[in-house]
Amino acid sequence: MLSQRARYAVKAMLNIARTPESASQVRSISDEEGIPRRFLEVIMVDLRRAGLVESARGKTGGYRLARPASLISFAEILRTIDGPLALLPCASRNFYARCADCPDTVHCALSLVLAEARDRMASVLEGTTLADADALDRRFQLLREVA
Amino acid sequence: MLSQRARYAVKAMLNIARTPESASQVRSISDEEGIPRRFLEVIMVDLRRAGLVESARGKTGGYRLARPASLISFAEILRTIDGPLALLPCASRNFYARCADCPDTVHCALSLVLAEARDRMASVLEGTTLADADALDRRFQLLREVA
DNA sequence: TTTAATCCCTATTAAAAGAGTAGGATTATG
DNA sequence: CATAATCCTACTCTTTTAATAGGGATTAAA
Repeated sequence: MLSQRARYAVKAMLNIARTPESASQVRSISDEEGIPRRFLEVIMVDLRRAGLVESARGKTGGYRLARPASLISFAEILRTIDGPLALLPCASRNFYARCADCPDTVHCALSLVLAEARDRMASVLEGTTLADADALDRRFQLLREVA
Repeated sequence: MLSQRARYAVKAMLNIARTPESASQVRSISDEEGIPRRFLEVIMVDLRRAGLVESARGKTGGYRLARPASLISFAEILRTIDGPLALLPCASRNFYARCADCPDTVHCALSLVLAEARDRMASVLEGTTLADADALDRRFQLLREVA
């Protein structure tokens, strides 16, 4: 399960992606998405340190995506906030660590199964970007307006 | 990430699957797998209540698989101990719950992406049984003996 | 140059989850 | 009846998570 932080992070990133022309401010993001302002500030710092957003201070400051929305995947956001996607460290690619007890990490059925599961899941999350999600949400929005 | 409980549960189930002819006792499982005995007892009760193992009390008691190992999937074990495989309740099939904030659960890009990720991962975990893992581990065992 | 609005940094708190323990009740066998 | 197993409830300890608090640094605009 994702942490609340990760859910907030994704929502914030989607919010920012929606207005690429201007910087998005924490205050407005937190209002629009229903995220505690102070909490979101802390999360945004993590996203900035991870190189996913850029910040500007001062009166007209705020956050922008560090790259086009089509180059920021869900996987990257989730990994930044919650760490590995895999179900065990020994099945992780970006945060690999061998199990303390398991002497032979390569010849372990559990590790193999979980690695395969991770790869399948990761391929979806790596392959879907903020731009994809934004496009989808806009389409849903249209449908709602028609109905 | 899996909880320690879930990792222990899988290891215990694999241990039991290895000797289908006799009942496995908590004491021996905990010794062989390096799991705290008292802790494992609690875990086994959960597995029994979920219908994955059957127990016998008394002097020659112990645990057996409730079904053939080829009919017990990793998914079932993990779900029993850690709950949903999905990254959010709104993307879960067995523990579905709509998000409190998200008014329109069907037309939500995040939900769709996570559901797809869940399905891919779940198909691996549903499709792999204790028998599969056991067979694989036995093969690894042979390789080690040759070397 | 003042002001106000932003991001930024470090602590702190409160609640929940996770890991493991303890004691004793129940049940079956010999 | 003695023994050895599962079972049940409750408890402790630690870590993580969620959120808040106070103030400092920065910058654009009035």
